Amino acid sequence: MSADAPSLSPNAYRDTWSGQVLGDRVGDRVRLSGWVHRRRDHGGLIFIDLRDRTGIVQLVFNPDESGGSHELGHRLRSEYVISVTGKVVNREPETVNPDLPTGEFEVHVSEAGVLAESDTPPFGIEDYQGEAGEETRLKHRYLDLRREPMREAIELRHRLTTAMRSFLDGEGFLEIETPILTRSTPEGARDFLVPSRLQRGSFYALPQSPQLFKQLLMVSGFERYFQIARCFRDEDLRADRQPDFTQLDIEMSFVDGEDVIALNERLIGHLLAGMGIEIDTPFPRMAYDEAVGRFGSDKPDTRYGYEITDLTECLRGTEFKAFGGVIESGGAVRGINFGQRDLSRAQLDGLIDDAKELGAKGLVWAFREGDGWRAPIAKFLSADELAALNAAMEAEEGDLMLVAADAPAKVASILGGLRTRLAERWDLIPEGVNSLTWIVDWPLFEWVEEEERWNALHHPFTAPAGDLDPENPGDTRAQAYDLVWNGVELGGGSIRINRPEVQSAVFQVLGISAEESAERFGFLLEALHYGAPPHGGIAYGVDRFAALLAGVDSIRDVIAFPKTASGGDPLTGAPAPVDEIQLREAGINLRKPPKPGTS
RNA sequence: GGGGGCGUAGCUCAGUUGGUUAGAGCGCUGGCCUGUCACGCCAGAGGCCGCGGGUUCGAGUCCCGUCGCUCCCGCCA
Repeated sequence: MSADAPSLSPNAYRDTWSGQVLGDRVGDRVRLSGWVHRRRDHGGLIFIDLRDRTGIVQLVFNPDESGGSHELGHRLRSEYVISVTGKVVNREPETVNPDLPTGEFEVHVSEAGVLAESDTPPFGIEDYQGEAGEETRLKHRYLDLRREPMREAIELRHRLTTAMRSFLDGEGFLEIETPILTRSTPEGARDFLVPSRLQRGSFYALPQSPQLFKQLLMVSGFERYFQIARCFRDEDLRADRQPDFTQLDIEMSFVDGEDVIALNERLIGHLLAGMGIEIDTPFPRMAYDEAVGRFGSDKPDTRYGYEITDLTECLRGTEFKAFGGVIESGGAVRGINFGQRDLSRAQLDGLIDDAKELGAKGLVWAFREGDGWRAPIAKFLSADELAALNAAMEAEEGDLMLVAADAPAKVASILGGLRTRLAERWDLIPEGVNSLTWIVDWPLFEWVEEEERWNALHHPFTAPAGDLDPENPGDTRAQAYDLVWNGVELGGGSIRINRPEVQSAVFQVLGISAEESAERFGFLLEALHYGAPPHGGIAYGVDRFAALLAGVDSIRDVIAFPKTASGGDPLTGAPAPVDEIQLREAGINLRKPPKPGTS
C-alpha cells in the first residue's frame, strides 16, 4: 500500500478516500469517486471494487437498498469513472477480506453516477494478470501508471526528490533553475540541437548537465546551489540510460573535497533513512587504482568478493605464448578465483563467449587439481607456474579460476565485467546488504590511444590535486569523488578549478588552444577572472537512485513517460517528422527525406 | 555501428520432423446467479501467425530481407 492518504477537502465528488474507509467511518454516509477496479455481479447483489490513488474499497449495490442505483451497477465496466454515495458498514466476519486494508468494511451504495465510461483497457490494471509487454505498457502509459507497482514507484520518486529538497533547503541551499536552451559546449556526449528561428543557422543545445551554469552561480556568490535538473545526452540507450534524465545537481563555495563529501554523507544518510535504510557514515573510500585493480571497475560492487588477482609475475618468462607474449609487450595476466563451481564443458566454453563480448581475445578456465590444473591449457604451463598461480589465487582443490591476458586496463575491464556478470548469474550477491563507497584519487587525465591525446577523465573543470605537471599529465590526480552504491555509479563530483591560469593549463594538456577555449567556453574563463571562490559539488542520477530504491532493473520503471531503446515514445510517437513549413521557419533543409511510413 | 533474445487472439503464452479447420488461460459480449472479492455456471465473438520476398504439392514452422521491442558491446567528459 502507498503512503498516507493526502488531505482532502470535501467537495461534490468526494469527502473520503477509498483507502480511508476504515473503522472510524463506520455508520458514516460517505461520497467516493474513482475507477471501477473490478465488478462481481451476482445478478442481485453487485460488488464493485472502487479504486482511487489511495487504495481500494468494496462497494455493495443491493437491489433492496440501492434502488435505482442497482440497475446502474449492472452497466458498470472496468475503469469506468464513478461517483457514489453510501453508508460505511462493518462486514460480516465471514465476509472480511484480509488482503485489503479496507477489507473489514464496505460501502452500501445509495446513489451512484457514471462520470466517464471507459473502453475495455488493452491490459489488466490488476496485478495478478502480470505485466503486459513493455511496448504495450508505454503506448498506454496512462493506464500502466494506474497499476499499483507503477504508482508506488512514482510516489517513491516523489518522496525521494522531496527529501532532497527539504534536506538541502535546511542546509541553506537555493534551488535555482538554469536554461534548457543553451549553448553547445563540448562535454562528453553528443548534444541535442535545437535550431534558432531568430538567428538562422545557429543552434541551441540542450544541456548535458548544468555544470557551467552552476559554476557561474558560484561566481555570482550564491554559495550553495542545487537543482533537480533535466539533462540531455544524445547517446544510445540502456536499461539505466535515457536521452533525457534527471540529476540532483549540487554546488557549494568555500569548500574542499572533505566538506563536499561530509555534506553528501549526511544527505545520503537522510535520504536512505527516509526510505527505511540505515547506513553507517562515514562511507568507506577506495582509490581509483585500487578499485580498478581489485574489482576491474571504477564502480566496484563491494557486496561480494571474488576479487581480481594479478598473475603477471607468476608467469613472467613463461613458455606459453598467449600469456608470455602479452607480458613481454607490457600487458598483464590476471585472474579471479570463483571457488567451487559445478559447470559443464559447454557452460565453461560459454564463459569464453562472455569474455569475448566484453572485448577479450580469449579466456582461460581452470580447476585446481592437486598441485596443478585441470584445464585445456594446463599442459602448456610448468609445474612451478601452476603452483604459483594456485598460490596467488589461493585456490583450493576444485576451485574454478578464470584468467585473461591483455593490456592492463583491458584485462581489468574484462575481468571486472565478468565478475559482475557471473555474480548475478551464479547468485553471489548477498541479499539485503548495502554498500556505499567513495571512489577517490582519480587521475585527472587519461590517454586516448586511438587519438593520441589526453582526455579529461571527469570533465575539464575538475581541479587537480596539487600542482599540474604538464610534462607528466598522467601522474596528476584529480580532486574528484564518485559515490558508488552496490556497483552502480550513483553520483560524481569534484572540486572545480577557480583560477584562470590553472584552467588554461588544463586546456593546454587537453590540446584545446587558447582560441578554441575562448570560443567554446570563454564565458566561463572570463567569469573566473572576476573572483571565483573555491567551489565544488556533485551530481546524482535521480532516475538510478529511484530505481535502486524501488528495486527495479530499469530506470524506465521510475520515469512516468520514458523512451524505448530506440529513443522513441510509443505514446506520443515522438520523435516524428515535421511539416515542411516548420523546417523552412527553422531554416533547415534535410539531407535525406525521412523514411516513409514509420510511425 | 556490432552481437544475443523476442514478435501467434485485446493481454500472457503453447503450437511436434513442414501436413486437415491455428490452440489455452485471462480479458471481452450475452444469459443465469443476494455475500462475492482472481466470484461461479452456461453460451459466444475474436487471428495479416510483425511486414515483404523465396524454397515447397503444402510455411506459424525452413531460407533471405526488413521493421519493432529488449539485453549487451561500442558510445555515454
